[in-house]
Amino acid sequence: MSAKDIELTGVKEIARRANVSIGTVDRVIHDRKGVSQNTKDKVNAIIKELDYQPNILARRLASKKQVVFAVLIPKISEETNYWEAPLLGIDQAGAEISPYGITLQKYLYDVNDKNSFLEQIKRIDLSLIQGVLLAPSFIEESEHFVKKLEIRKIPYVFINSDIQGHDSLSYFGPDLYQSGYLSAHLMKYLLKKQDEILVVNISQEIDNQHHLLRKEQGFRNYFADKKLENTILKIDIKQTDYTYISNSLEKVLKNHNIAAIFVTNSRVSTVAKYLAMTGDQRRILIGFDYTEENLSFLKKGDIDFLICQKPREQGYKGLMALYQFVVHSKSGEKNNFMPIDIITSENCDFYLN
Amino acid sequence: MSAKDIELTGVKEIARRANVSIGTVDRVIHDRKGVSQNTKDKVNAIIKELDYQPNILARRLASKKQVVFAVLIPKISEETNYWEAPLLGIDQAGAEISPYGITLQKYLYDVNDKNSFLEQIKRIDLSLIQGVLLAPSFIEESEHFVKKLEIRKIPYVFINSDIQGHDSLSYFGPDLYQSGYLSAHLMKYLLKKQDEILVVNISQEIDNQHHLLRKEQGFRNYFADKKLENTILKIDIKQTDYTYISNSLEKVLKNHNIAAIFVTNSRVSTVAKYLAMTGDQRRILIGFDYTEENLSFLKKGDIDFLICQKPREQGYKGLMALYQFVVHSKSGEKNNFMPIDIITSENCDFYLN
DNA sequence: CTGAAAGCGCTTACAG
DNA sequence: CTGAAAGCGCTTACAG
Repeated sequence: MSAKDIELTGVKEIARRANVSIGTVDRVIHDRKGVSQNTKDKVNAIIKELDYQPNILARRLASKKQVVFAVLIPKISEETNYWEAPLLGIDQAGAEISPYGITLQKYLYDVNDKNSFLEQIKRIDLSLIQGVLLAPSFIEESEHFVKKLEIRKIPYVFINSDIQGHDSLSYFGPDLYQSGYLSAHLMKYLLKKQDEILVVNISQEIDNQHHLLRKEQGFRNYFADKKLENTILKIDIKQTDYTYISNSLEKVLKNHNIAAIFVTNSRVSTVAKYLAMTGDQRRILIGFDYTEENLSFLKKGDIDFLICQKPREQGYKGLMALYQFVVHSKSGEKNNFMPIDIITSENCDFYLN
Repeated sequence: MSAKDIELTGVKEIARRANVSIGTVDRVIHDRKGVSQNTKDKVNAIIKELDYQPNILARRLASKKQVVFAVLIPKISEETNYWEAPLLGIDQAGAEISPYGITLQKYLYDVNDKNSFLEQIKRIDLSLIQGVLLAPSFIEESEHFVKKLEIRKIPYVFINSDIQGHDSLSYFGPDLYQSGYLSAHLMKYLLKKQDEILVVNISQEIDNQHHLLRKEQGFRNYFADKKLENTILKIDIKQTDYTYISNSLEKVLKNHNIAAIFVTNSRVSTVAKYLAMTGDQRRILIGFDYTEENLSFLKKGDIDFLICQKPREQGYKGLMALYQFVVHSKSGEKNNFMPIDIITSENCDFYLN
């Protein structure tokens, strides 16, 4: 065996076998133009034969290429720190992939203000961006935006809520229907046959109603599927200040004998507050999200169960999916529904969202 | 500004500023001998001033060093596929860090056979190993083994269960007491004041009893803490075949009016099978672990709740902790308790363990 | 105790 | 259409 026969690694070995330079091998690997079909075939055959896997470390080291992702999600509001968690996940993923030349640009909008959403979109310079991670809180406006992305062939990933019928790379978020269904399942354990139930939707934004209605639907369908005969009442509360909410609650609770309450979003803390203040502890209360406010009521026993959907993980996995696709051309599942976690006063300290 | 003043990056810039060669900089960074205190101080000062962060990609590319970790966990048995999950997590972590030169050696033992544990330990050549990830199922034997590791200064991480009083790098696994406590909390919702409860421990191995007793203790203490007055009965079943178990169950259930059953491990499926066969569906049943068997009973409604502790994540995070410590000298928390997940027939399909 | 050189497996101009 | 060379930020012998 002469020295020439020694097995090299990677592009060098491919080049040696194909009798071309490593520059040419590189061109073939990246499908760059300027290679004759003949040598292209030859090189590709060898790549296949060797089952060549590029060394990603060397690739990154040698390449000066930078990749920029835009992140478009709500900012943390005074009302709720919910969006802290997705951001945490995004930053974590960002730190992990930054050695590979990925930079993040964050555009945080006010979830209660459609205009701030539009303003943030305006600030994004699409010519500098290789991918977008977004929470499409405002449906129409989001649709308009992603159409522009599609024209420029910029891939994007939805988190937290989905918009159907678009060419998103993927979705990471809850299966809303099923989380309502689960809530009903939990509630069933705690009810007697004749107990009355109250469903409470609290939201200023009509846009978000889709969200809530889907959960309500799941909740109701459970009772229908299981042929349970409990009466289900419902109120929609379209103001989010405490006075308004407590007045609304007072009215229903006075006139009905409600044994359990299901709040379709994180505002469950307001309902808990009302019940706590009126000394009303008999009622079962189930709601959503691992926010500070909710946690304190959970621990005091005013909230029985919280349903959570791994907000941190939505951000983390969403960004990772974008990275995998843009940098490694790998695409995973389109729909990625988060686990539906049940949080109680006894396991909440162990929850890592 | 002359050409000499141009800012370089990394070791080159440090070398330039310190007026030494990059070889010397490398020696200082890795604290290798053969550098005068004087230049060492000079270089270190500059490293600090620049807040130098080594490029880990370049480091790995240049270094031929290989790191080997031994993994010592139970193999999947016919009785339960529980250990499939931790192994999955370990393999996932292994794949992620293999570009950085990490290799795994797996040593799988039979959890029902102490000798197979000892045999696997014998197969490990400690002189070739830079770290160990282990599930210390057999306490005494594990203690003996980790003492040997400590003498050789080989770091190790426990998963699934912990042994106190040793110098492990960290532990990833359940807080057993708290998971029993949570089970009681769930059960409380489903009980009436006068209902009787049955605790069932099923296990051949005395060694595992610590495990189970800790959960039982948490379970009992919940009822004590909350001053609940339900009677709690208990049986220890020391054979794991179905006939034996069903006979044992039959005896208690016949003589008592049991409303709810708490099984302290994954054998809950056997109890479910018995209840299903006898057409006994009124009783609440809570147990542990996301195994195939358990899942099928959960979906059919024979099991009400399963408590799970992210077995995949235990393996994943345990190996990652070892990697962070050995390769990057970073150590995290010593005790890492997994989330205590509540699985029902409605959220089980979304569970990612 | 210190330095100069080669090399890890790629990419990137540049030259032809 | 193709090749030869330089370089990414490190580590590793080797020489002195």
